[in-house]
Amino acid sequence: MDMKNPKYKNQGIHVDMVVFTVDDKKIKTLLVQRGRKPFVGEWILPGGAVYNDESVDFAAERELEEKTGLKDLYLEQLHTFGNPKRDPRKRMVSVAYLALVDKKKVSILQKTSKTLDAKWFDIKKLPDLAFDHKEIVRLAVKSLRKMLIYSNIAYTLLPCQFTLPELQGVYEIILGEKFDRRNFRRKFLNLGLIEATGKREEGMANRPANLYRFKAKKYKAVDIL
Amino acid sequence: MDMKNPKYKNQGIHVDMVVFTVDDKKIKTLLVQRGRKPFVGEWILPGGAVYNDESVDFAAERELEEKTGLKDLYLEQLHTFGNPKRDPRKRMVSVAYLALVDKKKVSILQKTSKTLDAKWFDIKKLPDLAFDHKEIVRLAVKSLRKMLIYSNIAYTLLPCQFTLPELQGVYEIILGEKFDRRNFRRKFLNLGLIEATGKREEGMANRPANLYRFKAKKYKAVDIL
DNA sequence: TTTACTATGTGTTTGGAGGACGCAAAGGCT
DNA sequence: AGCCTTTGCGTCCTCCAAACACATAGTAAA
Repeated sequence: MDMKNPKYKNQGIHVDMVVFTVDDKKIKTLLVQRGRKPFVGEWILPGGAVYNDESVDFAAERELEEKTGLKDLYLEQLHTFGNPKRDPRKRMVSVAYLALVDKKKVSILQKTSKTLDAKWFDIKKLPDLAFDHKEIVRLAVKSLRKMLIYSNIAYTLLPCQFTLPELQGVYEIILGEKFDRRNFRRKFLNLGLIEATGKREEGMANRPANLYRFKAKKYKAVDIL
Repeated sequence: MDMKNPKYKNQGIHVDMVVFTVDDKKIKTLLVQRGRKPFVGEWILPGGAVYNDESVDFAAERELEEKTGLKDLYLEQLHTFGNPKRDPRKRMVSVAYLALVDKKKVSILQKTSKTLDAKWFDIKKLPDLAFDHKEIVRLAVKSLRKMLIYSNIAYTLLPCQFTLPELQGVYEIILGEKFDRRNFRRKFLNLGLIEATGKREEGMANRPANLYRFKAKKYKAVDIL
């Protein structure tokens, strides 16, 4: 391969992260306000350029922490966006990642020199996004719905201990449909993914719900519905 | 972004295609024999560098036709491989694609100046592959199995008209398990994905099977099993 | 303390889909 | 005409999931 060939020259690799959480009965995603040209002040997905000495996966973790302060969260490659015009500066391919966090980490947001601001947005009320980031978010939402149905990744969106109604809420909010409490409970318990902790909720106005935890906090392909 | 920064300089974007077909009761994939350094003479996946003025998806189509002569086949992005050491020459990220063809196109293989040879291999008897291409094939097989279960992509692996035993064969070969003829038939017909053509097989030694076709030759998410 | 209210936890019924399997039909071959 | 092979069709039976009624555990108000 001729590395000086202008057909290939000056290509760049980028990562962009779509971070989702479920909070306040909404799916929310994390956006940062861009601090440099082009598109200064516009909202974009957190992300950045991949260094030559790191893997793309690692770059995703690093950039996410640098731009938002979030670390140690579930991260999975989503899709690579390769339209030649997607970045006005140069030929830039973006590897998009889907990240999931439970809402207790929502408050850990850190402004950096590279971004003007970072904020959670209801995905139904997104502002205009620069580049092709709106398209990336759309695909991420699709993927999130599939993952919820075909795996146990709900564990990433809930605290260590949670109630069955909370779990059901996550499913209802993301999939946008209601389920029967009793059938949902039976189905999920039969799947064997979660177990009772023996403890119960405290300080509730009504009957306290039992607390459960996921047996394994690791991705597992399972048909939920 | 500083385009001269050595952290980002000299990055390259590549596409690699895993082409599958089902033939002779085996899953086969197409490999080409490399014509240049490094790894001259070794078997690799068909692929090549992405040009600056084309989308990554388009590059996949173009490279596949250039390297093998195959065109107009089902092509889907699989995963992006971004280990910094995966190519000894430079920082090269590879976007891997999964391609599917029906066996009638197996014979259309074209040697080019860029490759010494092109050949179909039983995936259970692959030679050593250069780069990280073995890993790519492994992931592609996994993905193929999932796709077969959760969508109608079987249509890409069969001719326009096919028999139910042929269809069942595709499933059995790829998934590696036997199904009951009568249950498979009932399930697939109930799915409504295929319809009878009214014609039958000809020149068979036994009872000729009815010919079917897929109603829509377009990807559709459906739970098959 | 008694009652009302609300959300959680448990049981029952019922219908449909899928797995196991028997048998008939349509060819070619001897 | 019989035999063999493969395809096509129907039945039984079990299990799972949707639909629904009722009991339980807490707070809040009378």
